Amino acid sequence: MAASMLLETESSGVNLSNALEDRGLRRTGARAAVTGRIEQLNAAFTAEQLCRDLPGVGRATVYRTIRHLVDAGALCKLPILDGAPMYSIARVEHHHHTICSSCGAVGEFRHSTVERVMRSLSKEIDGDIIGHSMEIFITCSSCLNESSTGKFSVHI
Amino acid sequence: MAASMLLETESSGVNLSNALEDRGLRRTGARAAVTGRIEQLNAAFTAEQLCRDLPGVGRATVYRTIRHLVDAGALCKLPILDGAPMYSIARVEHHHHTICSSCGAVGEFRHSTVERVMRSLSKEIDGDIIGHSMEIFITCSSCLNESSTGKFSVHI
DNA sequence: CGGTTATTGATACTGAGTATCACTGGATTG
DNA sequence: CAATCCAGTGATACTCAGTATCAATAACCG
Repeated sequence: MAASMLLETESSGVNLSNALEDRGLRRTGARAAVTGRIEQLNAAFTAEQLCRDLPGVGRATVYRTIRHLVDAGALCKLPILDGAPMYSIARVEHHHHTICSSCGAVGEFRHSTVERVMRSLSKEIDGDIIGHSMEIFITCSSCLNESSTGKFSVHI
Repeated sequence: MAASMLLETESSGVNLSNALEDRGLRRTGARAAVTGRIEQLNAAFTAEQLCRDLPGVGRATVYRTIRHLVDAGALCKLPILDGAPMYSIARVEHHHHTICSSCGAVGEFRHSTVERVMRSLSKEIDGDIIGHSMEIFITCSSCLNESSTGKFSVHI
């Protein structure tokens, strides 16, 4: 796949509006507002949170734009067990997430060992592996200093 | 495939009613109906599916009983990205899941390498790891024979 | 500029899950 | 074996997340 040529790893290189345009979608004010707000945020967010931040944009449009961005691969949808899913900008091709259960901050990481584990598992599993999801729930360093209760449930 | 790794789905050792009693909850007809149905099913299920299977039991009671079983550690709640979470009986302490994206069959597995990866990651991550979730989406061997469309989304 | 046509957003809807609360039936005690 | 008490039940009504509808609007293209 030649996508590696297009891979942007710097946050300055992320352009959600272009991701939409590349899918043949029009450049509209509402979409600019949504993508602009997402790029402005430096953390994962929920759809409802975006709706609150952008009272001028209709709920339906916010949800539709998020869906387009996920379909385009520009956003990751994170499965939060209890509550609405969160979204974060996908800055690298394939990665996993750390989610702070206290403040909700989301980080991305790649780890070659994870991919190696997948390959070794593929021999042992009765069927074809078509994908995997992996989230690591943490208490981030800044939350370690404050005592606070976790907002997100942890799948142990 | 190594039979030692994929865990046998033996229903003999699992007793959901006891799990509830151990938490100080009463043995009631409704709970017996719910746990009985879950043990009868040999696959993961959703709450609504149980409600449909048990029209004699109130929706609220089905949801409450599932919550108790999850709290007791007797059921795992699986984060299905699109749609309602699925539940499966937890037969071993800590494990991960394979979910067939075609038929929804859920398998459990343990893999020591996964735990080792976690330990090595803990050095690189800025914070305390308090848990992790990992699901492997597969097309199971029986679905490989039939051509069918996936029911569940895959987090790539 | 003007005509398509995609897009928008108010509204109403669905579906999952929960709070409420009068009633029921398991356990416990005498 | 009652009597009693209170955990448990379930009908109802609610919240919350997300989607379908559709008339009005605004991008894009010539």
